[in-house]
Order: sequence, then structure tokens, then C-alpha cells
Amino acid sequence: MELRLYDTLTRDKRPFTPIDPANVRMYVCGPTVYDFAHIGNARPVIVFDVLFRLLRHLYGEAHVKYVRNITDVDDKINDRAARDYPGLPLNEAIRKVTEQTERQFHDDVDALGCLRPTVEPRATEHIGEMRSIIEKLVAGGFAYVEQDHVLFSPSAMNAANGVLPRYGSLANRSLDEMIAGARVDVAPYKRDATDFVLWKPSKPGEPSWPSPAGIATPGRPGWHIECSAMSWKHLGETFDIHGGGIDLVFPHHENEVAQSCCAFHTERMAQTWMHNGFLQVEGEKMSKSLGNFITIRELLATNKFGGRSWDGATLRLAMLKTHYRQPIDWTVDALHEAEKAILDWSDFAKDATPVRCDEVIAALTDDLNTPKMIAELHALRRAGKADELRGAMQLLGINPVVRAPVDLDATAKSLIEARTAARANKDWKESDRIRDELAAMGVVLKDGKDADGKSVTTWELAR
RNA sequence: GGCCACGUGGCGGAGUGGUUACGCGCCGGUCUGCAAAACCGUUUACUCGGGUUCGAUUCCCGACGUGGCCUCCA
Repeated sequence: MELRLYDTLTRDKRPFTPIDPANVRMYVCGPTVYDFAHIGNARPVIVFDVLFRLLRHLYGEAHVKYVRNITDVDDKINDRAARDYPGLPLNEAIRKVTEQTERQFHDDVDALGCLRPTVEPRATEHIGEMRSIIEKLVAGGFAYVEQDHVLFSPSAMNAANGVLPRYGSLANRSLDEMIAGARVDVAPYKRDATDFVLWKPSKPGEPSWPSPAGIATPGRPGWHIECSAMSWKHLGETFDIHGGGIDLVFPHHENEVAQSCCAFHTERMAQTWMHNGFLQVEGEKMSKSLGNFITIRELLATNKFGGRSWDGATLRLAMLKTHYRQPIDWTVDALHEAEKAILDWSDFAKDATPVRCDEVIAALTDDLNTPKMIAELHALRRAGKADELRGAMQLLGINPVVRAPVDLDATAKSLIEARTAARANKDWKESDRIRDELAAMGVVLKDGKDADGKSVTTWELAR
């Protein structure tokens, strides 16, 4: 089965051919660990988890390496640490913040049914690789030292001959366009407005490491260099797939390409660039100021969104209802719809034996067409193919939702008995009154018949 | 201002140069004492204006609208 993926760089969908089918390599930009991940953060995590699962299915579990970094050096982390642990030395406080946030992140994405990546490297454990790349860039004439900063020069990159890509090719804009569009003052240590920071000096008390390029003052890395360093360490100079949110295309991924290709003299950093679209909440951009900011944890464990909590599988299916490159509108209605399907499938396939389903896989191989895939799941349900449905759910990480068995209190039980008696006497008025009373208590009755045609009443709790 | 993406039936959301998406909802039916649940069935679409074509929702141009990037951001 041929896998086709859309590449942001070439802006077309084409057959995916791994550099080495025995070692398919994917890198995805992961979280900056300073606070709970929000539902927008969950989108790339889920989307690329589905791709990871598909690649494992196509090439074998042992032949796919998925790297998702953890950014644990950042101003936001420093601010958070100083705020939350004012009594501690900054470095100690930072470690508390990053360790705790990393745990929370893992708990959340586990609940969403995501597999752990093969490697989750931390930025602070790859400072040596970052320094090494920076040294190569300075030696190659692509970067320069100024006021204890090391800066990358896109114009030097574009002036160089050879195999290098043109700076701006991923973001599809020229250097001139970037200069024209720049709306911030150019820092005094920059030669050109488009130069970006590879390394910067640390203020006293901030995390710091020995600086590269002969700089005496200890410093810390710029934002973009970590991904070049970690992908190099764990995947090599070039690899197959690089993913992330579409907002990362510029400047983050453009700069990664510049760093890696110039350091290693390569034509491409990744063979395929994949970017998921943005998420809105109830038709509006999610923001703290609008009051619609929502974390994964709040969806899973509080009543903040839609007045109730939601299963991880419901959130996952709701996320996959929209193709990953489209913008998605995160709504309560969509969650209700996803939950209806999850509960129905879970019950329908609860005793099934998972078997593979080629139609579902075929939908995914078309650039992760998850809406088509979901249509195939509905088709399996309609056709009564429980084993295939169960197998497809398993492959996709959609874990069946099983409600913990609950018991009714004595009052409700006696009411049900009283109603059964009333029905036996054809006292419909009393029967309906009791049914309404139970409904008000949140107990929904279902009248049916057993195999012998005898009247049977079952119940369930309303949600 | 520059660049990019998108605009499908009541709603969500795929896809295609000529044929059923799918789901939710609505409506109808079966079932039921009546409902609910369940099952079955029906219904409605391709922003607007040009162009290419035997034929366009699908390709091209333009308009309008929405969103994103250009600054930290999934």
C-alpha cells in the first residue's frame, strides 16, 4: 500500500519513500514545559501519533524511530520558576517546574491514547551538540560573533554556492520580503534584520553553559538551535519527516533548515515537512484574554468545557474528525458527536477479536485522511464487522470507553419495582410519573423485551 | 502592507472534470400502553462573477468573506 504525504516545502502530495525503510525517522517539535498543555498543543501530538502508528504498521514496529523533543530551557520556564518557587535558587526551581510539567504532559497525552515516542530528548542534555553545530556554522562563514552573541546570517547562506537550499524556501518568501515585513527594531548586535540568534549570553542567575566560538561569558542557546542538535543526535544529518504546527514554519523550521543544512552541507534537512493546521475554540481564537483557553487536563478532569468532563478517546476522535491540514473548530457539539460514536463502537466491539482492516489503512495512506478513515469505521459498524472495527480502533489508538459499573441506590431500585408493578396493572399514569421522577434523578429507563418476549426494563445513568 | 490557506446541504466534514461521501440533526417507519433507546428509510450542497471545456462544485482569472504567518506561539 503506497503512502502519500503532503510536503510543505514542495507544496504537493507525493509518494513517501523513506531514505532507509529499515529505519524510518521522524522528528516532531514537542512541548516547552512550563505549564499544562492546552488543547491546541494536543493536535500535533495526536496527528503525529497516528502517523507514527501508520508508519509502524507499514514498515514494522522496530523500523520506525520517532523523536519528539522536550524544550526545557526557555524564558517562559524561567519566569514560571521564579514566580512559583521564589525561595529557591533559580536553577533548582527551574528543575522542579520542568520535571513536574513533563509528568503532567505525559499523563495527559497518555490519556489521549498516544504512544510514547521512541526518544524524547531534553534540550538541556544536548548543549554539547548545539555548541558543535554553532562552531561549524562560524567556521563555515554562516554565523558570526557580536557582543557575546552568535548570530546566523541568512544572506551569507544564500551567497554560498553548492547544494544548500535558499533561505526562505520553506516559508515560501524571499529575504527581501522578510526585511520589508519586519516590524520589530533590529537588535544592535545584528548585522542584518533577518539574522537570528544561535547563542546568547546569560544574565546572572539564569541557566548558563560554557559558550562556543571563543566567547568568554557563559550563555544559553537560542530557540531554533536545539531542534537541529537533537534531530542530528538521534536521527542523523538528514531524515525522513519533520512535523509540527503550521505556525512553526516560520521562523522556527526555516531556521532549523538553515542551521542543519549549512552545518552539514546538505540539500535538505528532512525529506518531507508536515504541518498541522490551527485550532479555534467555538469559532474564536483560543486565548487567555477571551477566557476560552482550555487545557487537556481541564477537558479530561473538570467541568470547564461543556459543563462536564470527557474521555480521552472522545477528545482523540474529535481531533481526527477534521483533516490535519485544515483549521479545526473545537466545539462542545463536536465532542458530543464524537462521544456518541465512541460509545456505540465500544459497546458494539467489546467482545471482538481485533483483525486488520485494509480500508481504514488505505484512507490513512492518503495523507492521513482521517475523516475518510472515520467514514470507514462507520461503514464497518453498519456492516456488523466488529472484529475489523476493533482492529482499526486498536491501530488508531482509539481505546474503547468502558463505563465503570455503577449501582442504583435503594430508592431508585424500589421506584423501578413500583413502576414495573404499575405497568403490570396497566396503571400508565403512575408508571409515567415514576419514569419522570427517575429521569429527574438522572436515571433513564429503557423498556424492551427479552428473548422470550417478556417485558424487561433496563436503565442507565444520564450524562 | 507582503505571503499563504480555506469558502460544500440545518450543523460538522471528505472528495471528484460527467456517477451515493460519512457523521450529527430533522422528518417518516418498525418497535412501545405512550415514550425513550434501538433498527430501517428519506431529505437538502458545492460563496459570487467571468473564462477553459461537449460538460465544472472540481481547472484558470477576478471579487467578496474567513483563518494563518510576517513578533513568543502547536
